[in-house]
Amino acid sequence: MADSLDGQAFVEHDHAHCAGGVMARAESLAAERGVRLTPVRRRVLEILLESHRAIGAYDMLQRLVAEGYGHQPPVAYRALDFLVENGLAHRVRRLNAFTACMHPGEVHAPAFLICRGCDTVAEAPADSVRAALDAAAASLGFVIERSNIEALGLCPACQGMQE
Amino acid sequence: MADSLDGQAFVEHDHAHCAGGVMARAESLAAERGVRLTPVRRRVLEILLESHRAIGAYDMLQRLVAEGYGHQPPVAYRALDFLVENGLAHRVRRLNAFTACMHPGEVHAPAFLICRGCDTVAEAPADSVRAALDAAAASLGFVIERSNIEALGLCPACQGMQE
DNA sequence: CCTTGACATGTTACGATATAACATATGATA
DNA sequence: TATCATATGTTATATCGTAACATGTCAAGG
Repeated sequence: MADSLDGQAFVEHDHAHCAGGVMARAESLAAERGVRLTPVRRRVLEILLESHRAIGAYDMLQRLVAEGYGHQPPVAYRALDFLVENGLAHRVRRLNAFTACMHPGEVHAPAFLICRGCDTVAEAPADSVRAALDAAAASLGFVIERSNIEALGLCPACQGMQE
Repeated sequence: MADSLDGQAFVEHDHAHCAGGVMARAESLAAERGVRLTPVRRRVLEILLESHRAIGAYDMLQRLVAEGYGHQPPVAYRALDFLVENGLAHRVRRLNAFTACMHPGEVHAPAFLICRGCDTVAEAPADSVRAALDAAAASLGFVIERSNIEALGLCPACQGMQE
């Protein structure tokens, strides 16, 4: 059922509701775990949730500077790293950028679909992908601890635009 | 059958033979396609083939400098990019580094297994992984053009060493 | 033969991404 | 309220990557 929301990024939706729901779950998750969602951290997550895109650390830093936070790269990296470590954001390596996790608290193996037309990043239902990857690794005796699965291509809307 | 060589990186093998075979295939592929495997490019591929590891562009540059090639980053990046574009090497994004392709000329969807113990990188048989990813993308109407599938973990040998 | 054009190599210069190390502040708890 | 862990802020630097232009090489056509 959570998967019914996957790929929502590519579809018109009530984004305020979408982002708000994730934010609420993030808040309660942080509370449960006893980690602190401080103002910068919360704000960084909010900024990530403004769009279904990935944002680079330096772009994020600019936003933070404009809002009165510190001016140096660690300000952004620390907040982003915190979110990643706590499962509230993901790092998209292909883009050297970060995106909000759309399933905080749920066990999930994210696969990112990156549209080169509109830069939207969707978190696809990838349990089957991860299972296949685990199986391939297991056949070689390799044990996976972390994985990243990313794909670049065109989302439904951008395919229509032939670009 | 090609897959019988996958994961070879994690197993004792006649590496000179392994690397030599790939090099030979790379040479004939380049000839077939009419692209030039110039001295730097060949040398870069040889260096990648020395080990089943990924090498950063700046490390590669150091090697090239020591052998009398140019001293500037583009020297390394250009050769590496050439190899990647021609399917003779892969970029491992998690490591910001490059590794030789073990299947030049074959259609294959590489998945990289990166051992955090010994830094070995193996190219796993990942057609099933890619198929699952394609299916997941298709269910959202997304068309994949390029993908990267990478996993970090422990190879069989390093699991034994509990590290 | 020599010119020309495509490709390859080399350089300078810079841009973009990321982290180490240390100083200061804040907040929960003993 | 002293203390300790955590968080924020800073300086400084490391690492990764590319734009732009000058020079060299080589094969094909005049």
